[in-house]
Formats: sequence, C-alpha cells, structure tokens
Amino acid sequence: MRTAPTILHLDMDAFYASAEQASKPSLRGKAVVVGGLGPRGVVATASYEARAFGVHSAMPMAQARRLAPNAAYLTPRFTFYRAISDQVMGLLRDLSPLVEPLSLDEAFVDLEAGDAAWDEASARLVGVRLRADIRAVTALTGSVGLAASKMLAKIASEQAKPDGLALIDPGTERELLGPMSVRILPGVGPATGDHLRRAGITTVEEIVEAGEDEVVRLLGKAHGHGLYAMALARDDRAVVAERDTKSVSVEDTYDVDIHDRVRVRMEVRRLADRCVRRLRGAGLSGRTIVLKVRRYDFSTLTRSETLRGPTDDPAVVREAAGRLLEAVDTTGGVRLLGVGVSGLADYTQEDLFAQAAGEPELVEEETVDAEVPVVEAGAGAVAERQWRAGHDVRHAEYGHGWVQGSGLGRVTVRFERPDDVGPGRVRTFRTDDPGLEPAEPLPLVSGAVRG
DNA sequence: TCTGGGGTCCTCCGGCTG
DNA sequence: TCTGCAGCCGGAGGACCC
Repeated sequence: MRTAPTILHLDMDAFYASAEQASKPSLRGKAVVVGGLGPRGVVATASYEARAFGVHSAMPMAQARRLAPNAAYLTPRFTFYRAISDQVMGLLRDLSPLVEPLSLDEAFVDLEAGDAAWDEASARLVGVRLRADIRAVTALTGSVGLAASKMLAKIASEQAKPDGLALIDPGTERELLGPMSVRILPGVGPATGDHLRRAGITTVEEIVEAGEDEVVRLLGKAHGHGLYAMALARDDRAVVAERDTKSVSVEDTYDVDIHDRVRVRMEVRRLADRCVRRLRGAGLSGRTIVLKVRRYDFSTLTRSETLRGPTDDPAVVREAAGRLLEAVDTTGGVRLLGVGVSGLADYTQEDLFAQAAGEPELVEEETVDAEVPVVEAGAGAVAERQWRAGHDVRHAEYGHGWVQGSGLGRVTVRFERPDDVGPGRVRTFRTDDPGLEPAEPLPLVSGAVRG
C-alpha cells in the first residue's frame, strides 16, 4: 500500500443536472431534475437546488414531483453528457495513463503512475489545477478527493462536495473512518447495512471491534474479509485503465403492465434484436442468453441458457430468448422485460447472418438515436413531429433554443444559448412549423471543441 | 410512494465427470 | 460395478454501484 496521497478520485457535481443548467441559462439557480418522465420513471440526477426539497437519485419521479412541483423536469441527453465526459476524461489522461472511469461523471487516476504527483504537496497542486481546467473547458464543477487508496480517495471527494477538494493525510485514515457509518464502505448497501445493524454494528469502528471472525460469520467469506480490511483502511486495489466487458444487456420497463402473451413474445424479440445490435456494435459475441422478467408485483426472475459456442446471430438469440420465455408464467402481467448476453468472446460472425434462413434480419429500430427529435408517422396519413422536452432546436427566425414542452399540436421553445447571461424568450409554435428543426447541443464554453 | 437501466461480483445448489 | 469425493460448470438469485 502506498504512503503518499497520490490516488485521485474525481466526481462531477450533479453532473446531468449541472450540464443542463450550463446549457440553459434560464435553469441556473433553479431546481432541475433529470430522469425518466414516464409514469414509472426515476430520478437520475437532481440539481443541488432540487436536493434542498428532498429530491435525490433513484427516487420515483412521481415522488419528486410532489416534493418539488415547480422544478424543471428533463429527460437525459446521454450523447451530450458523453461529449462533456470525453473532455473531462481527456484532462485526466493528460495526468496519467492510469485512468479508471467508473461512469460518465466519475473516475480514479493514479497520479504516481503518470509521474504527476509523488507527495502531498504535488498531489494537492494537481487537484487544484485539474478543477480549474475542468471549469475552463466544460463550465462545470467537479469535486476531487486525494488519498493513498481508492476507497479513501472516493470518501474524500464525497466530503469535498460540492465544488471542493479534500485530501486525506496518510496516517489519519483510521481516526477519520472510525466514527463513520458502515454505509460509507464500498460494498455496504441497504441489505448489508441492515444485517450489520441487527448485529449491533453501525459504525466502521464497531466493525473493527467486532473482529474479523465475527464479520466473516455475519457476511460470509469474500465479503467479510474484504469489509474488515476496508474498515482498517486497508485497500490496495489498483487503478485499472482497461476493463473487459463481461455482459451486454437491454431492458425496458413498460408504462403499463403487459398481459397479452403475444405482445410479451414480440417485445422479447425486439429486445433480443436490440441486444444483438449492441453486442455487434462492440465487436462481441456471447454464449449465454439471459431473459429477465419483472412481474406486476415487482418480483424479478431470470432464466438463462448456455449455447455450445458464442453467437452474435440475431435469430439464435431471439430463439433462445423465446424458449426461455416459454418456461415463464406471465399471467398477472409483466412490468419489465430484458434480454442479455454473457460469456462474451471477442469476435463477430458476419457470415452467420446468412444462415438465419427464413428469419427476418435485424429490424432497424424506428428511432436509432432516441435522443434526437424524429419525424414519426402517426396513425393517420399526416406525419407529426415529436419534440422532446429539453432537447435543442433551431428556428429560422429566432435562432437556437430548446423545447420546454409540447402537446396538443403545439411546441413551446425557449430561445437561449449557453453563453447568454440571462434567460431567453419563450415562443410557442405549431408542431409542424416549417421553420423549426432539431439541432445539436451548443458547446458550453464558446470556442471549446465538443467531442 | 412505488420503485430505471446497465453493469459487476458473490453465493448457493445441483448435475456431471474423472 | 458401486460409492464417495472433489472440482467444474451452468443456472438462479441477491446485493451493490453509478
């Protein structure tokens, strides 16, 4: 275990919501909630203003709306966030070749491996500069944690939030961790937390006091030994730059439970196709096909089948998923269906498509990029354009703006750009207004290159 | 109140095989 | 040929993370 605080953890502050606020001046300083807007959506990110009302990640959207009825509610724009994330990850890779992204908004960096820092003073300097660079390039803020291990660097960045930097001095770890809740330790979620609490253990200190044997008895071997070591601030997990994908899956939660068996079969086929498209996109194939079903009562079951060899043939995956479905009782209705492939191998089989005799080829999804407003054929002869809330548009006369809302043949647009100082003006159009068209997001910092 | 989507890892169980 | 056993693999589910 190293002795200098040269592991850096970066966590962008309320990332999706902050990106939306940076992109839309009228939302700055306001409660913003990003997540699924359907009846079964959950919150992905809430701005700090929304958190003041008690809104937080993973909360059902309906509950968020009761707590913060006046907040702005937006669907996520992952393509936009990914572009910003690429810029941030680029800054991290300038520091070291050992960068381990955990998600779009979080990463570990091994500063020693990049010769970027070797002691407390140099690490702190790197952190300060990094935060300034992130702000200059993206107009967003990130919090930085510095420590001698991944676990402690992550705890430090948590303490630094929002918009701060914290460094844990080597030698002070045990003292710092002791009084903290067991939930601070990686791998302790609600279930393990409850388990420990029933045994009278609520703080990190109490894990140490209970002793390794007792913790192993309570939680099992792998988890117990690991957790006891973490409680002693022992964590020598390395920063790993490249991780192989182990599985690829897609799933959909339906606004209304599906009861019709024919419809269920159709959805499973569609999901199988989508999954294969992702699989092939990543240049992979896999041996094990997994079907996931969440029933009306939220009970979830998975059924899997392992093939003789890896496949990326849509017909094979469709058939396997279909077979698995036949063994599942869906009377009562299903709220979620999913199809996944694991046991991955590093190749695709172009020619196998030809073998799917009589089977329809991969059907292109009606919306390839669901984040872009699309022209969709409606039930009638007249095509009606769908404008998604929060997405960028351009109007021939008024310029760049974003969709505030749409319905009943009308779409309301606020015309503003990221570099505007105050909120822009609002106009309402017919949804088929010929002057209105979808647009790409503008860079948050003028002059900055978007990825 | 009513619970997303995409992952990873661990545990347990049962069957197969040498 | 039967039995016991160890080890591996597949399948299912749970917990956790962002």
